[in-house]
Amino acid sequence: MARLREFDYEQVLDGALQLFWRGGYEATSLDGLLSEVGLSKSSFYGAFGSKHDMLLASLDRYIETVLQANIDDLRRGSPRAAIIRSFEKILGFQPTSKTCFLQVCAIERGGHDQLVRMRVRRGLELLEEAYRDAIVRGQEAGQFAADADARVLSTFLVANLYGLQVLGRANMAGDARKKSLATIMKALA
Amino acid sequence: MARLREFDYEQVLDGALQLFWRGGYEATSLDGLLSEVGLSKSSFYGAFGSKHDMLLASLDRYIETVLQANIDDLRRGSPRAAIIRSFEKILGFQPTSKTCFLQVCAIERGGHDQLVRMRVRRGLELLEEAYRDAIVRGQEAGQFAADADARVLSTFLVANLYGLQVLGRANMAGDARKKSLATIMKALA
DNA sequence: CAAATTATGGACCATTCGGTCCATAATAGC
DNA sequence: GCTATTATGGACCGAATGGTCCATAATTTG
Repeated sequence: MARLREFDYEQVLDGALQLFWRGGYEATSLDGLLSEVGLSKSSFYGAFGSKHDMLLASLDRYIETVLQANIDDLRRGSPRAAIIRSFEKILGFQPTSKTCFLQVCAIERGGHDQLVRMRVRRGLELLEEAYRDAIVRGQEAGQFAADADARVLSTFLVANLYGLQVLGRANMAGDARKKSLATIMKALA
Repeated sequence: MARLREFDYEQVLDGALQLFWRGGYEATSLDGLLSEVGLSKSSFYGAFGSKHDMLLASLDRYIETVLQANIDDLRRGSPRAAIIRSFEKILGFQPTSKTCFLQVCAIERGGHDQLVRMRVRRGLELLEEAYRDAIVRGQEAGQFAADADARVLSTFLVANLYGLQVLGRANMAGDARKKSLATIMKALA
């Protein structure tokens, strides 16, 4: 019934996500974004609505791809090993590396952008639930203290995960940062 | 030998800090900032150099006032009580409240702005040292495990402090967040 | 093939961006 | 009071901002 779009919607969305992720929302110009992904303004506004709409779509996309992959990985193998694996991934990041996109959005826009805040919270909750599952399974397997509140421990893990990313972003205390994983795991047992 | 400036340098700097703190660097326009603090462009460029220079000055100012006050408070009273106090301050924050300015700068600019990253790291190190002092004093007083590496524990505390701020920014898990303080303190003992 | 519908390229828009410049005002030392 | 020096207000700048509009191209349905 009409002309077909010539670009791949998800491919463009992934490109936008990368740019917002690296540079943040405000610092990423629409013109720059469009030339990067090779899209005209008409096509962009026709398909995505606005820059802010695209941020929200990028955030959703991040949750259902990148974050979901991390969540899936938390279900693989021994709960204890999976948790350690998830932290080692973060700890191996280079100084100026990207932090989780949820964190970028939470800090840049969480204070005044309710639509962003709702999505960030949903993403964090999904991650927290995945950690909680891992902890419960670990408790059942005798890896962690069975009398502890799994909800509190999973929130504790998420907080540590994001806190370590902040320290990493500032290139701070690389050695102590890596050693803190032992402290974190000890708190579970 | 020349005309005197009519504005208070530190007062303007504090005003700029508040705006960068709330809104971030990119989203804070220079014109808006100047009208907010009531300063002309000439005076601004004469005294501060550029928007970016003012960000750096704001960051320095933050460290030597706000952060330093937090550090000073860590030295008051029982080490254990002081640490708990510092976390309760963060945990009492409202959903959309400000997070530490160091974190705002680390996330928005830490990835590509070396001058900012250096300052953020210095601030985080000062805070980490203050926690380390508190832990050492607590160890000497028998409040914490004496055989633990104070450096690792203090880094662990800083990570938790910033991680909890991220969760707070997203208005996530208020109850579990507050309960996690017990888990954190347990890791010290 | 015709009509209806959607996609595309790019010109165009007002506004805002950070920053410069200059004429004028105010102050200190002589 | 004169001179040197700095501060101030505001006009001005080119570039960039997010967003709109329209003529044209491509496609499906009838």
